[in-house]
Amino acid sequence: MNPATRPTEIVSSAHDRVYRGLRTRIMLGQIAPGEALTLRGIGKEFEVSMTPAREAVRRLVAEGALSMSSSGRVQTPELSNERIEELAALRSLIEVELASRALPRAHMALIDRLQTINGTIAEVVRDRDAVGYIRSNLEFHRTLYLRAQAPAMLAMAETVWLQLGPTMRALYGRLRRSEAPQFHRLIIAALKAGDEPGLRLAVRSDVTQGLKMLAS
Amino acid sequence: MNPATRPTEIVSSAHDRVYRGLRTRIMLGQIAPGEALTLRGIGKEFEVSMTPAREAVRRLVAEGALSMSSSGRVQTPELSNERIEELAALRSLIEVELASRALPRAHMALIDRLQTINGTIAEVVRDRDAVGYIRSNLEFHRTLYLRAQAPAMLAMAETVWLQLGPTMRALYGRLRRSEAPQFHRLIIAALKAGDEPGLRLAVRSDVTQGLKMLAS
DNA sequence: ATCCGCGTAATGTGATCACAAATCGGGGCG
DNA sequence: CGCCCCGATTTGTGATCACATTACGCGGAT
Repeated sequence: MNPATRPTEIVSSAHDRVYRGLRTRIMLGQIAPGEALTLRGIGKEFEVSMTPAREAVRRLVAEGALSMSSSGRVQTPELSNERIEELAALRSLIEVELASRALPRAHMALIDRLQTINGTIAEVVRDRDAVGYIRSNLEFHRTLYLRAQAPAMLAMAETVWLQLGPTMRALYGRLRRSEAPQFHRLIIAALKAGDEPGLRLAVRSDVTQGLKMLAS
Repeated sequence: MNPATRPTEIVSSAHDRVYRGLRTRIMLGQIAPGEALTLRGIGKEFEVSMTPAREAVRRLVAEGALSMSSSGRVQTPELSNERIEELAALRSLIEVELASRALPRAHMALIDRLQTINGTIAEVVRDRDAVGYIRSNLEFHRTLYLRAQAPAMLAMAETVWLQLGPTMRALYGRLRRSEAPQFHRLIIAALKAGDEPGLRLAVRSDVTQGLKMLAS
């Protein structure tokens, strides 16, 4: 609390801890759409003052992960159907490109890793663990896209995930599925075969699939 | 994230004035790549304390418009060639989609407006006014994309412009051109004809054209 | 019972301060 | 003459505070 009393640990700055904490919580859908947050509440939870809390919140607002009313009140955004469609289209555009760039760099170790993650997904789906599902699903995509060696594109994709986080939870909550995602298997098959058109189609399908039914 | 999505703000708060001031300056390339900024300096310039200056800077860092060293020092980023290529690819992906969505909504008034802006571009090019060129060029694109009715996509595109701002200036400074951009005329022609493939190609060419020679 | 006001509590904003770390300068040593 | 070290200054960070504004709940009037 008091800077003088805090031990001199090698620790990332306060606002960064707050930022990362809130970010993963939002991206994993652990905050419901429309839920309100207060600076003092955040500061209390992370044991910091208002200043780092405000900076973390401002950053998340800039990234579209939180929305801010004209009075400065902050909450997770409730997305309109039009906005969801836009974000899904953006995911499709960017992630298809990322997958395409990752394809020539994909080797067996990567495919093995993807299959392992897919196994984890099957487990959490069986357990009806929505947060675990979102986490594993994002890990699957991120693992693939990291091979593209395109940090700016990956950052853009993650920003889109962030904006979709709260509604994603709502989606997978109502989704009655019991099997591992079929499109992930198609992605892996296309990677193995070096089939770029097939990969692009599989990624686009995987990205679009779930979000379509949210617009109903 | 961008002014279009921000709710109606009656009075601009201090940090917002600082943010917008720095943002347009960066996007127009009025700050050289690698130029350093200090919080106290910014605060003094905008006649505010460090607090709003810090918030504005943090927001711009989150958007990739500024880079921050581990010690917290802030400066405009010096982009590597790989990153420039990535950002150009992102511009191409997003803006082609925006243009495509704007096409069915484009009517004569819009085309007239675009032609007027193109005339302005011809003027500033004749005067060797780099900042004026960037401003008019962005206005051309934004005017077209606003018709797409896709605020999330437009925000993404503007974020990419922001990241390219400082290097854009360097590019157009060394570019020895004296005529209005040819691809803008192709865009307008495709809009008039309702030719979607032609429009997509023209936008992609316009976006890629300039940035390619920066990677030399 | 419902709706409207009003007062209190809560919240965001911005300024200021203390502190630690980094940066830059000059002076001394090799 | 060049390099390194050390001190002063600059700079970012985070806490605290005062203030304006907003949201909320309680009470009364219709």
